[in-house]
Amino acid sequence: MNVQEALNLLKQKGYKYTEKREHMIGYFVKENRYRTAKDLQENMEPNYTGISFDTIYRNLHLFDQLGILESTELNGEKHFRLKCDHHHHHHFICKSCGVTKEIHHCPMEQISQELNQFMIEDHKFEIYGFCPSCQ
Amino acid sequence: MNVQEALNLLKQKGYKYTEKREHMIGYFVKENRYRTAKDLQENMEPNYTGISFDTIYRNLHLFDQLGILESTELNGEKHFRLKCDHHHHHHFICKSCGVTKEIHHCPMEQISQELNQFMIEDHKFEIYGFCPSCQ
DNA sequence: AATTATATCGTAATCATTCCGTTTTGTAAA
DNA sequence: TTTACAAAACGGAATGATTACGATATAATT
Repeated sequence: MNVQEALNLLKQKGYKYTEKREHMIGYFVKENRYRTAKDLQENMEPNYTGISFDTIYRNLHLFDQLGILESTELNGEKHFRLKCDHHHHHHFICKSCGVTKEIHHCPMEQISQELNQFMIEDHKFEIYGFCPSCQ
Repeated sequence: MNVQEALNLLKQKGYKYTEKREHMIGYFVKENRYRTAKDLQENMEPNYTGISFDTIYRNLHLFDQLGILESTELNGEKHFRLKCDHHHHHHFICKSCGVTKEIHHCPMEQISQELNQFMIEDHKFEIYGFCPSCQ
């Protein structure tokens, strides 16, 4: 997923193109790690003085819902990152800087038969710690 | 972990016995699923009119830290449950009622060598959905 | 250019959680 | 059993992330 693909997806779903949305997506493409609403707001502020948190959150949730971003909870705050669009995988996540490393092993393959009468909707497998540069 | 064991642990660590703490632990023993601070407060209120959220949260975090409870984030709210004290395992969690089912497979065994230069501190593997009675 | 629906602004409201000064209570020593 | 003291709880205010909302601005369409 790059900026152009994301903007096309927005257009195709009937959402409008705005500079702010382009900037937001560009931010996540450039960062390529988990970031908070506040991080994004601070990045936007110099170029878009007074940008509202309403705008930030509304678009974060829109992007999340459209599959442009994915989100997780880290240190009690919601974090977002660009959604990786190749095959299903999980993440190691640095608790300090939000950087991720892909984990190419999904535990779901081994457990399907254990949960016969349960309706499975989602799963999360994340490893937390510190990346080499944050240690 | 039952009420008596938890109270002994408190005493042994130098924390005081109080009726409220006994009631709180009793609540989690009885419920045996993920519940919020609010759930606990509503359960306590009839017996302990005006109980403060300060008391609720202070004790929840104390119990969490002592290993009497474990916690996870669910629908944007922190949830707590009595900590299972037998061997390490993960959970299926019902998004509606917080009931859990143990998953006896830990994905960490298969991935240690992938993360050589990363400092691993913790991991989470949870499956979300609906239990038979909530479907 | 006019129209219209969507996006954004600015600010207030909400909700979970934490903080803090004061009062109460459990525990251990006298 | 009192007394003393540290810990716990109270009550209510503060915080911080997130959401809501009426008014205004803007993108896309006619």
